[in-house]
Amino acid sequence: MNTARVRPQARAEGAEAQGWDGLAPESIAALSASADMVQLKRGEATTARIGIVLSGALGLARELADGRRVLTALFHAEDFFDLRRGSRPQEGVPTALAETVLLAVEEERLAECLADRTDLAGALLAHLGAQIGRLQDHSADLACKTPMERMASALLEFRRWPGAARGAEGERLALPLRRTDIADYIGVKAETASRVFRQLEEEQLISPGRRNQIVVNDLPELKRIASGGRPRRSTRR
Amino acid sequence: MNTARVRPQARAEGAEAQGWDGLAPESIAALSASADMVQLKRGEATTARIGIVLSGALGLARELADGRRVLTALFHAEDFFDLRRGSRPQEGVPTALAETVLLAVEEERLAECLADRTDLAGALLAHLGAQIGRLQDHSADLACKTPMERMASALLEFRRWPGAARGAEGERLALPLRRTDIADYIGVKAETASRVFRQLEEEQLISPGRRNQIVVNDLPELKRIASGGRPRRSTRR
DNA sequence: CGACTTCTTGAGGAACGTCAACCGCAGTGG
DNA sequence: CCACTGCGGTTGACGTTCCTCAAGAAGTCG
Repeated sequence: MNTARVRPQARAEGAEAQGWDGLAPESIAALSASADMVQLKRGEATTARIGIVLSGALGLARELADGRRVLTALFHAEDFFDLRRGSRPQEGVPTALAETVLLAVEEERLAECLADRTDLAGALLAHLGAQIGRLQDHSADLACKTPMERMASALLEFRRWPGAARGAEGERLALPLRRTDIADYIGVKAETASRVFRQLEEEQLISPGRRNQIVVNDLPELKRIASGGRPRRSTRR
Repeated sequence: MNTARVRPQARAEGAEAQGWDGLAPESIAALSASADMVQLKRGEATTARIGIVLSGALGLARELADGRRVLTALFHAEDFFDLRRGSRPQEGVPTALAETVLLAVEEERLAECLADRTDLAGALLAHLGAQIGRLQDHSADLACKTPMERMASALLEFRRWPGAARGAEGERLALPLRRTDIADYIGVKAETASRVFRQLEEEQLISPGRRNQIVVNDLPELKRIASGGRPRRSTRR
């Protein structure tokens, strides 16, 4: 693992953009002051259990005994993650899904900051709450939706990632992810994901952008699909 | 909704048993002092967004446009829940799955307590962290496991619920849940859940207890199944 | 250009959802 | 006491879907 001690300056404005509102700049500084910056190439895992993703994408990967792979969570730039769990049998391995930079926060340091600054606790609680919300949405997707519906739902989630831009043709999503990763995240095989993409393109709901990009053409219909609103011919799922 | 202002005394010891360690008794008292006690019958929803379940079981229910039902989370006695989300499109409805009693905590009150008492923030963070862990486990189950594996995993989760007792025949789980609810939670149809139960019983891994109880006979094998360790004949999932 | 990975397309079959019928049980009313 | 009703759960038959396997296409890097 490459580590370099740095003082990240780009945090403040990015942090305020999403989920870090109401947090005093000093608190952000306090938290990130003694953090290690870690650079990861795709596929590399990190031992950091607490941190903030600065760029790229981090996935919590699990592998079952027979090789089935799952991504139980995706973290994008500006996301805070805390993987400390109370004696979970098996927790995921934080793995870079692209070139990724993150700030690894030390556990003791976080505890200190929390004791010192009450606004930080509130912000972290809010952030974890949002994460729980995403996980619940995701569980709902996985529990009973068709691959198409799951994909629509995932695309809607990706709209919240930084780098999404509204353009003339629609909304351009920047996805530092392989299609395999998307498939592992929504719980289908890569082949199925590919077929779903093709179908969405045939229906003009999305169109392929350049590398690692997807253009959303028909947002309302995508939302309708994601919420199960489209009459399904399907009997399964 | 029935509400009655009470001073719950049974909290302290129960709270310390699971996930509330390290929390000063005064903090618990402070949090629950001005809480409303709510009693719910099965099927009733509550408007409370923050609270602690005292007895029974609470499920976060969602319904898709065409009637598919999901339970995205289950809360048992001693669980703290916080359903405030940052502008989620659709969040679940907290619904009682049995006769349920809960403490509804007011939002402002929680904020006050957090500002006053730093240990509370830490405890809540830990609790939310544990909840995230459960949700991730659950996502992994839903993403790629067979109904049998999901059921095994769910049973292992239910072992952590209060009321589970080790006996001569095995481990007796107390489940204030209908089978339909279990099915909705693990993302299969009730019929499939029924078939899985039968198969587990035929293999002597579990045996039917009395009403709302399940006896686990072969824990190691159940764990093996849950982690995908059993050679599957299945091609799907 | 070749070696490699990622993605796509096709064919085939098992699994799980759908639908329907049935059982046991609890509550209700006569 | 019995008939009726409704709910939760079980069992069976059937069909669609999505996984598996395999091969090819497309993109990436040397």
